[in-house]
Amino acid sequence: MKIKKDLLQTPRGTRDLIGPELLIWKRVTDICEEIASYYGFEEIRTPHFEHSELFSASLGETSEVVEKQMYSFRTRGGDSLVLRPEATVPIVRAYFELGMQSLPQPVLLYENGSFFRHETPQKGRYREFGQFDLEILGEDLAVAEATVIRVFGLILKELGIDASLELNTMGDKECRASWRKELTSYYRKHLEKLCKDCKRRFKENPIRLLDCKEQSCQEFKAKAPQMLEYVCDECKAHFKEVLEFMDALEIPYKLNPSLVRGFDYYTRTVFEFIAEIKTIKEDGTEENKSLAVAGGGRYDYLGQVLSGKDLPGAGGGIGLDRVVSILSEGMDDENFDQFVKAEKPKVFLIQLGIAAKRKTLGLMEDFRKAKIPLAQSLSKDSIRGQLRLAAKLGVPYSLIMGQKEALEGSIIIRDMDSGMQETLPILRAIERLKMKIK
RNA sequence: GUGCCUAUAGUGUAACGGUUAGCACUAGAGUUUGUGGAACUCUCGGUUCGGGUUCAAAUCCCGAUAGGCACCCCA
Repeated sequence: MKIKKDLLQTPRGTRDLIGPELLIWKRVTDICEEIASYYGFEEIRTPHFEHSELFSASLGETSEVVEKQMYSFRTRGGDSLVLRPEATVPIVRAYFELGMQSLPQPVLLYENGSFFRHETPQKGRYREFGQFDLEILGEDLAVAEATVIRVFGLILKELGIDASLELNTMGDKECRASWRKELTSYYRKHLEKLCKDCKRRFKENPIRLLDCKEQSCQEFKAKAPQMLEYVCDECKAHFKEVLEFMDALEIPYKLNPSLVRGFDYYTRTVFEFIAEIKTIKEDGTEENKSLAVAGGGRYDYLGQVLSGKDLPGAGGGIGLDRVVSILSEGMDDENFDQFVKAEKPKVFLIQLGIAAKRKTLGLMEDFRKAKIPLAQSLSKDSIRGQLRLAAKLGVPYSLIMGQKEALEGSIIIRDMDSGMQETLPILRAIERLKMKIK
């Protein structure tokens, strides 16, 4: 019979996580959570879907994510919902909904979960992607973004990922607007000579003009008015404070005047951690590619937009898919074992015949309580096959129970290296094993 | 959303348009059934899907799907 293959395939841009990749993933999120908790962040889990307007109001009506990338659907009752495309907005929503204004400020939260965007999948970019997100709510001082950056930096370091920090400031409402005006009038003069993408950007989101990688646009980009020249005194002082934190914490950074982020809610500080990745092209040559592994910034107007109340805050996210893919590519078996700290079974339980099988199935619980990691075969009958499996797993000891042992309540401990065996009553065998595998 | 490249058992691969799609690894069974790692034997398992060209298609063409890369965007 022919199996219908498309039934057996995950939807585009999604995948099953299993095996070594999942072990790395879990370890990564463990490290994230461990460090974040230590620095005072509390976990929150927001729903996977929210009201559509929540995002369209906050991310910017014209942002790519809102326009084209949200998974939206209607409920039977007629509500318009979307799968969450990012974490900051739901967390700010939760802040107000749960009345976190009454907690000691600022409120530090982290969220680890899946987010959804309808994009063309690429390496490290999926339609369901994992992100570890940090938010500091109710703090307008530079210490907020400094802390977020600090913790991301520590996490990346702990993971062994070499990433460089890029910083920029986008100003506040007023100074950003005046800069944007300058930028627009500057680019208007050269509009004819720009690439077609830039012509589109000019109309839709002029700030993005600074992102262009087209060769022919570089000279315009270089001479374009820079945010830093237009930023108001308050914003400048704020940014300076952020940089002073970086210096004090000895976090190296690079100012990147063309670093702008996609969502409307960002104000003042924006940051990205960029990892350099070696990729091997088809012709065999190596190429260095830079990939943003974490990013975020300050969002002082988001609270106002969502609730009409002021709520300064800063936050950001680590892209887990990217981090995991970087880690698994640069990891050999030894590094892997060390990294994931997986507990390998130490003992293989062999049973021969139905009486022994019944007995050993009951015994499993005694071994679990004695904290002896145990492996076994559910279906193999021959001692040959079971020993073969035990050898493949590399366990130091096997336990063998046959008809005879099942009858007399004993069990054989076999040392897999030496081949030495001894027969002991079951309880004593458990004690003996506990000693041996320590 | 756009462009380019790719698609053969679970994995890695082979097959001038012409036998029964070959090989390795993995998996399963076994090599006188209560003793493993080696070796050997056997077995399961494949041309992504749908059209077309042809006497003949894994191979050529078109479309769909999926993957990779770049752009766009972004974590």
